[in-house]
Amino acid sequence: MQKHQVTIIDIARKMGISKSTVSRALTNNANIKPETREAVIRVANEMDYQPNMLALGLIKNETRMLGVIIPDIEKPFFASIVSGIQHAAARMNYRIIIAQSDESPEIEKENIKALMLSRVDGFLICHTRDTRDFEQIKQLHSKGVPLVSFARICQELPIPKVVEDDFNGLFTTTQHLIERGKKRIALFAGPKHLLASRLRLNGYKTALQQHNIPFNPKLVKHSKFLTENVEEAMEYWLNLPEPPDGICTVYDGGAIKIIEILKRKGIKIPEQIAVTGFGNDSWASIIDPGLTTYEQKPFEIGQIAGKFMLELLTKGKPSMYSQLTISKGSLIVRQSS
Amino acid sequence: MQKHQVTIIDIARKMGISKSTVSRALTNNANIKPETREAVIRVANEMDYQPNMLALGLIKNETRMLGVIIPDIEKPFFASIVSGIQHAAARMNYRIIIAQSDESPEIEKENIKALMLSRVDGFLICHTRDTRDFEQIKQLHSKGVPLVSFARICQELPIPKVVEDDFNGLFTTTQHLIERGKKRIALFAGPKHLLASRLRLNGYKTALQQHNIPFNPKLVKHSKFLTENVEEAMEYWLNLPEPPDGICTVYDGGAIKIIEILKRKGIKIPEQIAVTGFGNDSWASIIDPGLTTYEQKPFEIGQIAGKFMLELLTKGKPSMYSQLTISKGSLIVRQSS
DNA sequence: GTTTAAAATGGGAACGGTTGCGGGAATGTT
DNA sequence: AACATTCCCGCAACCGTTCCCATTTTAAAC
Repeated sequence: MQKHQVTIIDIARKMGISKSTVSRALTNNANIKPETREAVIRVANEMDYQPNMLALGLIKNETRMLGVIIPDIEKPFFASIVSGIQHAAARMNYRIIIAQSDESPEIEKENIKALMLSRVDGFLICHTRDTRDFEQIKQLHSKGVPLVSFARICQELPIPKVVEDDFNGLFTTTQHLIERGKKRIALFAGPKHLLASRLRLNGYKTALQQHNIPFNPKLVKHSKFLTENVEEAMEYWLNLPEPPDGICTVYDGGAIKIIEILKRKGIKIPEQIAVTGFGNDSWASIIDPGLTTYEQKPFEIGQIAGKFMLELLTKGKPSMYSQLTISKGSLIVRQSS
Repeated sequence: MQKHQVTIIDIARKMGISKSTVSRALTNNANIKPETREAVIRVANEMDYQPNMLALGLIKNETRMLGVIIPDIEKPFFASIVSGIQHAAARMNYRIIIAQSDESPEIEKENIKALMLSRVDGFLICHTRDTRDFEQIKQLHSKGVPLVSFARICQELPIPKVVEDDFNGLFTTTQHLIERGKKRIALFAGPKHLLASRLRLNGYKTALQQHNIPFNPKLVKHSKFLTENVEEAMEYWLNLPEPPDGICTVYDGGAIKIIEILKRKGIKIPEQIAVTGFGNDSWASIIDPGLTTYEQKPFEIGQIAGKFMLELLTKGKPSMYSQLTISKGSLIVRQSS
């Protein structure tokens, strides 16, 4: 569409000098007479010259673009991460290309392929919930493509990884309920195969253990983050001879459903049953009762991931401590506990 | 970093043919012997050849990248729009580059400049709240750069624009309260200078007028979306000799604050004062009472904007109806009214 | 005024593809 | 067998830069 963009050759012709000289004047490293430089720069501005990054990229074999692959940007958690990455990248004059996998491993693969074709300088990836096959990303790694993994990471690869503190999150909320005097604390957990689920389960177990509370398998229900799962679990727990007096969940969305059910049944929160969440979603402070939850710092996760990528890009290798970085969250106590 | 990527020259050398032949075999338009084509394709696959989009872009003068500039991707409204754009773009094999202006007109300008340098094929822009100066974008337009404006649009430019239905939103919620029998309906409005604010105010006024309710300036308070603004307005309204019996707001966040204040004062919702929002934020259904609100369709807005951009890119001109597209929302009635 | 080194500039290859043009081989026609 | 036609393929230019190397200009030294 755009009418012929001004090139250094146009400038050179206009000034009656060679394009090499123009190039040198515009890049400030080579040796050139100061007056010439100034003259060229003036003409370049007059003609509204804009360097062609494509040509430059072709030579330097870089695009200053980073591929960011996430499951779903409409989830606030991911949106904040993306924001963090973008801010970190912008500071170093990198652009980010967003591709969503929609939680589909196939689309994830296609996205990686497409971004490889676009010759991005590196990838920041958060895998799908169902991604089991890491062959493709391993190939990228063996080709030497800079890679950073976050949130849902690929453990098998020696690349920088940034995750939220799953273990500590559930350890903290569970311990909090124990300190509130709760004895029979249930856990509404995530899918078994997810690393994050296992870590959170461990945090829960460890908290119990440290306070000499025996682990009761009946009080743990795995879920697929579905409303039905919540209902089934509550049905089951409330009909136990000794129902729980506290329920930890691994995501705020689950906690809110539980609170709804408890309110409907007239069970007092937190006196009879206390509830905790995970994530500090935007509405956690708005609902009644306010939800006690573990706040994550997704923006920070994004920033750290971005920082590692830039380290990879400049130094070639990230600092030693970068293999697995755990972003600490913090407990936010509200009326539900 | 990456070891030398395979080029068509490598393939040509290996097969003892010229790079032109390889190129022709790989792009399926030119005339070439079928056997040769197959052989080349086979070798290309064996060698894991990947075309270099930079070189291609240099020739075709296109990058298949779209620049998307938004104020803040952490806002769910914008995140959904971006998602819509991304999905639309992906379908046509375009990538999107995200840049956030953080509501700063200066950063917005810088972003546009940076993306111009990256030679994106087009821009999808949502301006800052404070963007008043559209010179830069007008220049882009006069250069022939494909442009689509959404949500916070530049009215002065003859380009496709996609917006939510501000007028209808407030018209609908106001009318809804009137139908609920409310007589003194207040409006918690946005900043006066914003187009969207004016449209929403008009929707409110028109609804009143159509039902023969006189417009009372005392019942309209402009805000800058700050909590203090809500408190001031409520303080003022509740101390009127005849306080309102219904309050429309122009964003859900304001409605929630109002509900909080009303609950604190023991005022019954909706019997004494009904409340409506705008946006259908994720927590609107969760709070107590559930918030009656006007649901926007940001994902759809993004998709439409993306579609227009692709039309611009392929046909050169978007269809006639594309000048201003208004994405209809719908009223969601809950317990707050 | 010459010589010599240093500084400034120009020429051209290279990056990785596409594409118009021309030529040689294969095929068809008389 | 001679000629026209078609079909493939190679050559070379081009896209907009950078950068090495050669060449010219300038300045300094004798």
